[in-house]
Amino acid sequence: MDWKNVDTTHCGIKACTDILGDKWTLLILRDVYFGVTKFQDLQKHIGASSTIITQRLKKLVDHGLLGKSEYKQQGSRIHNEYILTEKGVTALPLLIAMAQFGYEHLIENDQRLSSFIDVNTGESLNLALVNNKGQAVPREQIKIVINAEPN
Amino acid sequence: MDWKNVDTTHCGIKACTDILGDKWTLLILRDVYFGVTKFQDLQKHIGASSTIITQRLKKLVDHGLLGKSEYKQQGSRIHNEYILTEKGVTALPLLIAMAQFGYEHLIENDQRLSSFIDVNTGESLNLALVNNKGQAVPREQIKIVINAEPN
DNA sequence: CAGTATCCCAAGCGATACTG
DNA sequence: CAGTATCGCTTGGGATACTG
Repeated sequence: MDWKNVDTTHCGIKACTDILGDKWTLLILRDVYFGVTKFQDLQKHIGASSTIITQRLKKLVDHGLLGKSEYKQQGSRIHNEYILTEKGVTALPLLIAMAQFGYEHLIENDQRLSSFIDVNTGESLNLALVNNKGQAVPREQIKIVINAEPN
Repeated sequence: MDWKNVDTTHCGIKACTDILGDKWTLLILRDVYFGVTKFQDLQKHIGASSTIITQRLKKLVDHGLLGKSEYKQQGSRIHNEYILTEKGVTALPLLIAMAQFGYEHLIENDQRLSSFIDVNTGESLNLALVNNKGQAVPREQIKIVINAEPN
């Protein structure tokens, strides 16, 4: 089946771009993953207007990737923070893929600001496609299959 | 080190969003991966105006993810097609991550339009973080490390 | 076919000010 | 602090027409 004839209304990649195919959304997600959880911190660190941060946070909460939680330090008043939901956590491979591509091809000096390591061994990890035994399959052995019927 | 104090000028994820953090660019990349290579086909299939397709193709070519190639069928005239470069191929995990997240969480019926399989065994593959032996590491064993100095 | 050029409306976004 | 409201510029992007 030819992909160009496939109706992509229910394409997972397209659905993903509709929610996450946006610079600001991706940067917020990155920051929350890396431990930045408060509105003000996000705004300062990302460097966008409060309008943008508000909109994108709302979108992420609406789609269930982030949850909003109020917490109160003793003596001070209520603060809000944004935390990853279960669903949000499953988007981690996307961030890792971006990091990997970015540092490999887009950043000249290879000083990586962040990395992903195995807590047991301390070695750094890479993204790969694995079979159901958890073993990586080499790229030349991977095939894309179009399952859809023509529309 | 606290991520919110890190200067993200040279962040790989940010660099990636600057090039690929855009709905149209991502959809073009998807289509080229899936075998759609001609301008007209891309435009029809993605459903954007020719202006957009032109701009985004140019961006992808400028950044070296796609190459432009002219080919000539006998008897007909010259056609153009866009093909993945080596660099473009390395962005595949990003597409796969999007597909995986999209089908898992965003598409209701789980009829996947595309999948990634091992050509030898025929089994379908999943994204994972692997150690240098190519073995997947369970998520709870993965840690994000911030390497940067404060700015 | 593979775009480019123009027109024009809509959306994105920053700046600033304001609110509970 | 955590936003919302408003303003106004700038960009995005569809429609249409045109070119080699």
